[in-house]
Amino acid sequence: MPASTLILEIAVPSPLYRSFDYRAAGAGSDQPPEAGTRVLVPFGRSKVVGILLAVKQHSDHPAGKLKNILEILDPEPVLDTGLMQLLRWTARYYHHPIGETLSTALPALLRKPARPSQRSDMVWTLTESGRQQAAQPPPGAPRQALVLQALADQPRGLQREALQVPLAVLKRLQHKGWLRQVESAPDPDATPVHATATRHTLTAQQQAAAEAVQSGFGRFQPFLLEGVTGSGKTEVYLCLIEQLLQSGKQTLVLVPEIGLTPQLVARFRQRFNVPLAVLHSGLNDRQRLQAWQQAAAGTAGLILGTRSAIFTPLKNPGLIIVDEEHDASLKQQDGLRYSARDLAVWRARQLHIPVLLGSATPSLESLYNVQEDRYRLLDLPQRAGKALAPTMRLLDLRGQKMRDLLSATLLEAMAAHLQRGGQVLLFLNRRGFAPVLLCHACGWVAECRRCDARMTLHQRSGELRCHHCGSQRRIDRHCPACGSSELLGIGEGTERIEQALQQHFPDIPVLRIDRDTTRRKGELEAALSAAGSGAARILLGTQMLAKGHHFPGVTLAAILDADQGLFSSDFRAGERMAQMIVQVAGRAGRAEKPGEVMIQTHHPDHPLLLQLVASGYPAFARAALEERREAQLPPYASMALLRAEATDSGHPRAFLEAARELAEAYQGETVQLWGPVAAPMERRAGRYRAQLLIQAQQRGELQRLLGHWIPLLAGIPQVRRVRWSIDVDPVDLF
DNA sequence: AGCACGCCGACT
DNA sequence: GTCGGCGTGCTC
Repeated sequence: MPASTLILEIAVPSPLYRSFDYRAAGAGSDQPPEAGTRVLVPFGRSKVVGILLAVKQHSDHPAGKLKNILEILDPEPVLDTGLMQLLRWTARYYHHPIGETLSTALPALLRKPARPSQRSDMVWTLTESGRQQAAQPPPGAPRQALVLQALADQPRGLQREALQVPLAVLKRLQHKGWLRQVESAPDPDATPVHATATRHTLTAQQQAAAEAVQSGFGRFQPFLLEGVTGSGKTEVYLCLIEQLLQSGKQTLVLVPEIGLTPQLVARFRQRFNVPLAVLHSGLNDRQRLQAWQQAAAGTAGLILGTRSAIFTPLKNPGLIIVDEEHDASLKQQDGLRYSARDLAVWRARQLHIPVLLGSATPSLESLYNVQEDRYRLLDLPQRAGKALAPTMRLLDLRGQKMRDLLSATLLEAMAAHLQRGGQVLLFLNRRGFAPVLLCHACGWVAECRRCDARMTLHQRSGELRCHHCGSQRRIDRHCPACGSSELLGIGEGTERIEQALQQHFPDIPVLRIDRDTTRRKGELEAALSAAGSGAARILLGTQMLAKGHHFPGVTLAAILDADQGLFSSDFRAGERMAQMIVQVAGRAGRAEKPGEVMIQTHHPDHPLLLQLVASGYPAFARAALEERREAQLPPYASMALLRAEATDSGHPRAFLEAARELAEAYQGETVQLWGPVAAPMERRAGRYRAQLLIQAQQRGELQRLLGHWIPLLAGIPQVRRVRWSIDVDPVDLF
């Protein structure tokens, strides 16, 4: 056989658990392409972009049925050897099709055959007359007004996608001469910023932590940096990054979704005199590709992004940092369900570099790895500077006369702190006005038509909204069941608390920060800056408020309702609850003002709360880990969850029953199957959901089962009637 | 997943 | 007589 008839093994973007062989068409005397190169191939009746996995001499597929490739799309592989290994491992471990795995790792522009052109994108900006119009927007055209306002403080312009209005609206404004379309200016994220790198002095503890990691440069070593809030973890990161930059090495920093704020980016940019590649959600495809290319070329010394950034190519890798490593958003919740934290450790091992996992409230998984001597613990037990640790106090709500989740004790404390010039932060993980709309006459409650869930009352917008599927409708004025007009909002959400606060403290500016008040671009930034500057005195919000932001003026933080989550059936609920409380508590007393933390509960005797308040998170976590060991739950066991959903209620169960039968054939002694059972909220967005849990004492045992089993699922007769997915190491069991 | 092929019902 | 329903099978 002549040497030119090489076989190319190609991963094709399809949900199939295998690759496809092609003939390398007259590649002439050229070298065959390398693995990781994109190739255009005919597939079925269409053409797709595949990734070359390997060059072979023989194919098991009948030679006559092999097709030729159409085109080699890259002169160099877009995925280097290391990334290819990482992704092949990822596909195997998470049991996801190789083609889709590779495809999710690539920037969107590289998934298409078109060579990305150098032309920049078009954005919309205001004309001079448009700028004048923005001051008094035209009445009766709310969307046009919105566009004018949004663009008023965006001199670089915005894309239509960012404005979130139909193209027609923009065309109308263009016709009026208020808007024009221009080429977007280069992204400032991509250009070096020259700032004076101020030398920061580290505390002795920060110094020790930094030195420990530094001494591990150049070889694989995972570190867990357990630093109480305010202990200055970021300062340690910055110090390490700086050293690596000086030796020409890159650092990859992964942060949770909500943690990647302009505040954080500004802090990094201010500190370093190098191009940053920031992979935030606001980037368009071209900017994303650009960041990827800068990382691959080594021109970006620092790559900062959320979980998908773990797949960024690195020319000169020096260190991977995973900040807030306990955060659930580091685990992808659809498609390829990978844990960016776990992949970071894998990739660091492969690259022979250290990986630093940081958190004030480490995951039990990471603490377990410390216990097993796999990770090295770096402790930052004290707050940096003169800041004092806040005192935590449980407020017993039982029998208290109160309205709107504000107990008398809390109101008094708030008044005292406000009087002394402090800011107050209130945390309630429930947005909207009230979680239930009830008919006082007959007991009817407003339910979602597509989910097994109640509608949340949003009073200000006059709507009922389902927080699970996003559907919304006008608030009923009369009960659809009995016609009564006595419809009551039962329970409290942030919107109601905001209203109550304005009544209790009429002269104090209250700022509510949740998904409803920060929906549009720039609103979160504005709110955070109002909170940080002290312009707002009472900060009220959901998780958004609790994660990662610095509010040095806050002296009192309160958790309005600690009861939800105490009695959940998810074995991780306690851990999450404790993390949430500690994160909120961390907002208080960061500067030199002593902080106070109040936790309102109807269960002041609950062991979780008692232990957390008495001994703090480290003691709580170690006790919780011991409980996991006794119950043989993760991290002392491995789990995977097979989910199925369909519009017909019987199909998911039938599919999972069949799947279970198949699994039983391969089931080792230590593998257990639980289910199938209906998901706790069985119907969501009109689809019925069920799940089957697989648990094993040994990771290898679980993997062996999955390896045999998953490929068989495609052969189950009901497979075409359901949508199914496998979740290895699930973080949300329900 | 797409996409075609392939046999059985209500319509121009 | 067709348009079209979704069952079945394939993709190098």
